[in-house]
Amino acid sequence: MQFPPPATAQILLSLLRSAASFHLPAVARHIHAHLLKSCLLHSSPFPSSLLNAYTKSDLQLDAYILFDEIPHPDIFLYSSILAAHARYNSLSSFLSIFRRMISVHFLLPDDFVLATLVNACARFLSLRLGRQVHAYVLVSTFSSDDIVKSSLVDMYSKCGLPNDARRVFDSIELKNFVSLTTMVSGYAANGCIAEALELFWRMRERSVFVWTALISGLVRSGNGFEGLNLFVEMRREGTRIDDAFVLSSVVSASADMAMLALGKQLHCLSVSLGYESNMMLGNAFVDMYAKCSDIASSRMAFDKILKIKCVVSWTTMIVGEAQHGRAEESLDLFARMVSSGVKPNEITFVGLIYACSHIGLVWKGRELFDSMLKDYGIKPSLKHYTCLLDLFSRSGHLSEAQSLIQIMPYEPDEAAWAALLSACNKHGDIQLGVHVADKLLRLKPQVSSTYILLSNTYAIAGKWDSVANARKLMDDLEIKKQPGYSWIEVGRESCLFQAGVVPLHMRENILALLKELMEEMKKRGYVPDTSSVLHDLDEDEKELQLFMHSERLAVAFGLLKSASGMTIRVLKNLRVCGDCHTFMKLISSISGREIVVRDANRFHHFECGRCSCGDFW
DNA sequence: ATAGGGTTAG
Repeated sequence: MQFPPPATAQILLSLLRSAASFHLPAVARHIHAHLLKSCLLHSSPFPSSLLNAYTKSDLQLDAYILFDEIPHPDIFLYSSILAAHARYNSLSSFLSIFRRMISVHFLLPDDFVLATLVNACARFLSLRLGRQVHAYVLVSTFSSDDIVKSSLVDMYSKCGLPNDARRVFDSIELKNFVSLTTMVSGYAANGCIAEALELFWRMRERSVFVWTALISGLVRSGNGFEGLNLFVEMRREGTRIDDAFVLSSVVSASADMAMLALGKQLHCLSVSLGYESNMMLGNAFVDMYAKCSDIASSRMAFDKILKIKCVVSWTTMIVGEAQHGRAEESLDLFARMVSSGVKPNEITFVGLIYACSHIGLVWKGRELFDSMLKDYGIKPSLKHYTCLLDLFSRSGHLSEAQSLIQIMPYEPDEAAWAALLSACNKHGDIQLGVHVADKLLRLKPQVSSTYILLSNTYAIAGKWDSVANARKLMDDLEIKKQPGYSWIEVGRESCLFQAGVVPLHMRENILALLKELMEEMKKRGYVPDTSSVLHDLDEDEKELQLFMHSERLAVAFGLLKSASGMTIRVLKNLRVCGDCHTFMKLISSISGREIVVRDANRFHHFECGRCSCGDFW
């Protein structure tokens, strides 16, 4: 074996390091050839540096092959290959390499391997294994290693245990930016806003990295509003944005809250900062426009992703089209995606079956479901079964739905039973409905919507005692009823509505308008279905109660506020019930306006008395 | 060679 002059070795290593950090596959391959020619490939630390360069340049396969070619991998090489498996592969493949390291090459994990091992537990959310590793760390010679400790902080945070994370964090001797960022991110992602902010503001310097950790954590834990405010704060501090990570998070927040005007501002900002063609950010904008019901802009943002559209880009667009009831477009996009060589993932199929469900394409949905495993090797999850169940249920194929729920290889969850139950309610199969309702009750759900659904079923069946019982049970279990809410954008103004609460300053106007609309509806022969929920109220009260649905309030508000002919957007409703659906159709036919309503996860465009969902209700 | 920030569903 020949040794290169030290200078040459240094140059080769720094080239490999650059290849890793700047993602340069060609450089990695070139140096690989050079090392092979000069018989240096097997001498440490070249193999591990090369392997690192390959994985960071998105050449996982080359990395795995390289590893297999080295007959006696040392602990350096093992920690590289383990990191690669943690990042890009499965927990089982990670563990099989780890076992080989111990039982074939008799290497014990060092601090590097332990940190990687904990990192793998965090990524695959394996708390059980994570605790075992923690125990091993405590009795090992690395029990006071700060890097291993910060990986443990991350592991406990990702597994939803911020208090355990804090305990490890407190034991860290020298807290640096990484460990502080990890803890801030952990608090934010678990919704511990006060704790996150306390740590965050105590930091001497705040890099864009820790800002991103905080903001994205808040957004992901459903605190988008706080996230956006902090983004403003960050801009005020003059923090330089030098990559697209923060922007993606705030765009995602504006998508979740359906804040179109804000989303557009962020789009302008992104362009001015030079991220117009950034794929990740492009995906976020496609999603934002779709969730704000501006499907045309969504499509434009999608077409702007010129380079390579990844699975996320295609999936986002497919789901966006599906949510707008444009199933043909979704299926068309899927065909284009497949022919451009991008492999769909499990989320893609959720979107596709969902698209079919929206317009009642039963056979196509079933075909897609079957092709998941057959053509793409994706095992259908409970979510996919629930989607298919939803498709059968909505389209009135009750017997197929019933047999599917019996033969599916998962224990049906609340969502699955709820899909079947709402179908029973809608299609009037009361006997089956009560049976399913009992099943649901036995699952002891903690969400109020199931109880509402349940009591509706009993109401349809006329079992008033059971209705009262369901309501009482809800009270006993102290399940808080999440109020239905909507908000509406009229011009620059947006207004939030909560079901049953009339905004005080508009009370008179809104109630008068609702009365007027009610008269108009009666003239046209529409009789609201009050039987299910409101059996013990008197007639007048019933009408008023029905109008208290937030969607209707929002529409009333919009009718009052907006100039005629303007589109009214009602966003973020929890559920559009069949009754509301009829109401919206009527309003759109009377007023000649377009009304866009978003329920839990899909849009309904009402225009001239028609709905984009093909009157599927 | 190891630890921290991102976009899609529910």
